[in-house]
Amino acid sequence: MSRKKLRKQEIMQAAIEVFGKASYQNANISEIARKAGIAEGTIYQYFKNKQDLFFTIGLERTKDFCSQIDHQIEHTDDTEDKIRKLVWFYFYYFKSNPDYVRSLMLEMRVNSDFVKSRCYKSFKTLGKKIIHILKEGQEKGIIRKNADIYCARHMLLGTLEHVVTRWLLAGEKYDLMQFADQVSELVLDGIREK
Amino acid sequence: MSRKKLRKQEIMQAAIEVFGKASYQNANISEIARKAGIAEGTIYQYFKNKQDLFFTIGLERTKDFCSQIDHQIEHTDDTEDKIRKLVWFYFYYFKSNPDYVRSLMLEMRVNSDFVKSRCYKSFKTLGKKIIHILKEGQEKGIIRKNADIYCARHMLLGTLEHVVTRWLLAGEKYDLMQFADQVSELVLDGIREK
DNA sequence: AAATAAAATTGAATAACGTTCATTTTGTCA
DNA sequence: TGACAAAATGAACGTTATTCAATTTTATTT
Repeated sequence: MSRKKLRKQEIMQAAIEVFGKASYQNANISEIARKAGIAEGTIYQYFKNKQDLFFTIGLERTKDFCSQIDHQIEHTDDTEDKIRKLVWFYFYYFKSNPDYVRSLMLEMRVNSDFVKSRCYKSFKTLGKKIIHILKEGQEKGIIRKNADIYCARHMLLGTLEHVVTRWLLAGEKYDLMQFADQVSELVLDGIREK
Repeated sequence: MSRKKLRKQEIMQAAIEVFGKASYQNANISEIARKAGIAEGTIYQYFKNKQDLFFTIGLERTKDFCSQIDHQIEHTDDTEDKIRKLVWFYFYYFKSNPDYVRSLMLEMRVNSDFVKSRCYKSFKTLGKKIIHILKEGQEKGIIRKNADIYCARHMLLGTLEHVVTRWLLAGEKYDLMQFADQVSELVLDGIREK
């Protein structure tokens, strides 16, 4: 039991390094195997295929990301502050983990199998959390009752993803954090009760 | 001269069909060649490689999309109506061309070579157009002077892309148009002068 | 400890696909 | 018609994910 898990972790560690340097396409199973000090065939006893390995790594990281977001927000009462913290931490995490983000945003999230993956299910908890915050805000009278909160979630996540994606495609040349305040305020202005 | 262009179009037509049915990865050069009634090697006389063929198709479609957006907006004076029309047409075009959109959103836009492609340059004209509309709105006093218009563009394009991407990944099961009004109003509420 | 069974590992072979290139076919002009 | 150029061909190549029969390692039983 423990032996299998250990070996699985070894393969994943090697894969993180290889996927980190190259894209999904350019990363080779042979290199992952070499780095893990095992034969290529062994990988297929622990993972269904290359994509499964790729998504499993994404799943681990996404769980970590979501639990950290939780942790950031749990001691905040104010709805607006919750959204501000979420935006801030989103950029902060992505700035601190560019390899994970590059894979997630540019390769996993757009894969047509992504929606079927456990990684996606984990990612959806963030979406649910946002809906929860927005509903709570409506009940408190902070967010307009006639704002479609599912649309507002599209707006929030869409803006965040767009900023990050452009940042990645531009080569991570500028500081992501500069957007945090403006994004929060723009989104809040769109949904706030007058 | 005309002969070369004609053959090029034939190849692209076959490629559109094949890329439309399968993803970039799953589309085979051999099938494209078969569909175009030529040998595989011939394709490489008209396109540098598979990706070049893929991006060239994207470029044509993106030009068409951008010029149609222009056409939709040119006879509108009101800033808010311009944005409403842009949002509406964005969804409308994407609903009407799901194959193009699937390729653009899920495969081209996230390709690391995309930023270097002519397709991306064409797509950027849409971004410039939005900046122009927003600046004009600020001058007219319709949009807040202290709103960062580059951030607002992230918000607008990000929301649109997010709605469309989720729609695609969910299998295009629901009607995209239902989001148009809410998206416009949410974004406008975020940037409007009070 | 030895024998036996089960599990894990190996790496050469396979299959699939994009790309190349020497050869052949087609088109053009004198 | 013949000579030259341009276009097209498709077999061969190189690269890689994946498979699987053979082998080694680990666990279990006597």
